[in-house]
Amino acid sequence: MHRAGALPFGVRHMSATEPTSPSTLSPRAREVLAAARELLEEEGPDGLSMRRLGDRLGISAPAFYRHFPDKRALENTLIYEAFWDLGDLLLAAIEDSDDPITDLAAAYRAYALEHPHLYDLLYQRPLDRDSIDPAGETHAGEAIRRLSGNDPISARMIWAYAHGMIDLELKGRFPHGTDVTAVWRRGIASLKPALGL
Amino acid sequence: MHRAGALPFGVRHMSATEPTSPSTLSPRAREVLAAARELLEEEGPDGLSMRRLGDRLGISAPAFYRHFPDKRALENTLIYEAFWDLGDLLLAAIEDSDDPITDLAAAYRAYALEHPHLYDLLYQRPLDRDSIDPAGETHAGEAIRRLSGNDPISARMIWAYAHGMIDLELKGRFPHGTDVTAVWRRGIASLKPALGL
DNA sequence: GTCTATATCAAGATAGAC
DNA sequence: GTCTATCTTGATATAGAC
Repeated sequence: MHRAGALPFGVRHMSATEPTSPSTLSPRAREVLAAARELLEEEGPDGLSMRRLGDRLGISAPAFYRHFPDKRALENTLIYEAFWDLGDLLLAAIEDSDDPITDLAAAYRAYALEHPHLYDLLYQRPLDRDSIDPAGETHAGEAIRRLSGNDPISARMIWAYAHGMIDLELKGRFPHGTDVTAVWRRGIASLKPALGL
Repeated sequence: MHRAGALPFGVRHMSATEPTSPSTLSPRAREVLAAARELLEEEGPDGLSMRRLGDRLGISAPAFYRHFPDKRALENTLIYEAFWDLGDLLLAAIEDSDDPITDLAAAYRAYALEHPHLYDLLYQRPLDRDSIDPAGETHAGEAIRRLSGNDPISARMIWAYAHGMIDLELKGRFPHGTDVTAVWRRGIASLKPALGL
């Protein structure tokens, strides 16, 4: 299998002025990637097959391999970019906020509910850390690190709560009629003091 | 660890005096189930195929279908029994405890770390609630309901935190060197007051 | 960059004999 | 309760022509 160094296909963000558009992908590869993301978001992880991807693009399945070495490279690129997008949203949420932890939590939940299958992709398997640029993950965690004053214990505590809430909600684990927002509120209120907020 | 009641095909357990040992499975089906659980725990969800299950039992793959109607029924039985076992452990953990919420958290984490693939099975997909007796889930939640004084908001808050911690740990998401126990401690300490503890 | 044809593999599940 | 033989489906991926 072809490996483009430490990065999935050399995907790396190069510019400080355009952090959300990192790419060394060819234009055609970007189209393939966009179609893959649509397919994933519409049909879930099982819908993301080479055949279906080809169908969506109007090409045959094998043509995919001219653009990515294999399926994993495609998924890794999706993961990297999703982390980056999420990081942008979370940073925007806390900027100039009067209640940054609440707004952070709301933004996190909103992203997950809008992109449930993409969120799943981020967490369903161990990260392929040999092939995914860690900058995506790092960027995703930036907002919570800032709020926690760089205290890693508290940052991970709030991350775990948020992730647990999302996972239970996305997987339909809360009983019908649960006021999920109320659970969020109480959890955030309880965890806030540990962040010094 | 006890042998929990099976509920493979919509049959409910009837006895209030022996809730943890009801079974309508034939002895042979129980052997199949035990082998399936071993296989799952040793090799993960992808290892649980009919062929491999047959190999482990020394029978052919199709022979399985004399004992369960299909793979999903087998998985549902595994899920039901895992919930039941977990519920037993959690109830035992809080009984006569001086610090029940801490002991509950420790027991939950211990179960997940000892049976990571089984834990995954419990949460990786939407529950097939049409085919799984809800008694298992209910039993699993009994301890936390007691601790929270039947306040569902607080119970779900603590559940989400615990699940999030487990999921991040099992999936290797915490950076190398993270003191996971310290994160647990701080989270539990922060959430405790909301439970009135 | 895309095609057709194909290799390879493995999955869940059924039929019917014993 | 188990067997052999088989069906059906669908996955990732490669070869080689255009």
